[in-house]
Amino acid sequence: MKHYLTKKKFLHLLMEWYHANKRELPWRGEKDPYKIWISEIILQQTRVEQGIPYYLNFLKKFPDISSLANSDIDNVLKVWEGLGYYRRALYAREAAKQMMEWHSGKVPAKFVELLELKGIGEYTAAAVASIAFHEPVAVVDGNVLRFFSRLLGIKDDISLPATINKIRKYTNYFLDQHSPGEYNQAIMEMGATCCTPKNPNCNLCPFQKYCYAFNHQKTSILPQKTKKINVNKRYFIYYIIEKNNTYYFQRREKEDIWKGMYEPLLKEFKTLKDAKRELTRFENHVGPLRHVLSHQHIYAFAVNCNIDKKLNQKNFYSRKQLKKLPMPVLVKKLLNLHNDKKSN
DNA sequence: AAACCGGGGCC
DNA sequence: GGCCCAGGTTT
Repeated sequence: MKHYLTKKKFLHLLMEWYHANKRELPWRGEKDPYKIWISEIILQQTRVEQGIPYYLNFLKKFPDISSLANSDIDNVLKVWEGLGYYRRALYAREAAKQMMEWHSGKVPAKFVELLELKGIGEYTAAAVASIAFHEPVAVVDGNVLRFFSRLLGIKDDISLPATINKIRKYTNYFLDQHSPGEYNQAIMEMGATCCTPKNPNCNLCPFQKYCYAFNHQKTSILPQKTKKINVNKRYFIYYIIEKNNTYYFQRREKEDIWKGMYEPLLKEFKTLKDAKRELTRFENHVGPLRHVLSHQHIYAFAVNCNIDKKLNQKNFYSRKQLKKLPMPVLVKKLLNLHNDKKSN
């Protein structure tokens, strides 16, 4: 091999690049394991720029483990509102309780202990153990998979566990035993800002001459990912029920999207035709509002409704109370449309 | 192993 | 419209 990359050379190139190019982020240099843990939960499947304001706000509302462990579920979800993957917030609250019970109110220091906690998998356990407690374990996230698959020319499907384990071995080989947290953050920063999914900045990359993908013009086809998602279409009609200046809202309890979030009375239809037939029963409506999720396209309508149906009285909320309820982004958008129409 | 869980940014 | 994001849990 013409350009052989020793571990020493690899670490020198990586850390020199990192110290010159890293972004200043709120959790950089953070020592508090709680804050480091929260940052990692928020950043799961979430872009750093999108997560930052949520990180700051979450810590303002829940500054330590006990405040989160003793929190009201609605309040936690409210802070998470708009970020998506709402289970993360519920799991974090559960994990805080587990820390109170099992670890005397502290974030456990070991990878294997962290792994036992709700919402903490291989990635987050390694991130917290290495960044907060300097345990020498390498993280494997989307950035790490992309960086190594290109650098080393790994053509296996990166969504397969076998491929993830393969790349884990490589990144663990290169891991800086003395500053594993810095090493992990440096690789992720490479993937996020230099070795990007599309149009990577190879001209600025310190590994260019060692990189398989660059040297074989394969940056656009690596990493390989064969899995494709299929999108479901769903049709929602929300019934806006008002009574004495209060509004009927209910909590989503089923195993479905937005569990724990609040919404008006909902009926779901299998086809657009069925939904439109239902709409003919009402004088007017708003929608369809098309809402795109990763695996679902939702077409939502809202109608005014005065029904005699026996509805639980405690599910009627004043406008002031509504502001405290966590709601899906779609519901908030639809309510805005509905209110705009009424005021015209 | 595959399905499910959100919303936003980029191309 | 498709892809990806400092992934994890459930089936």
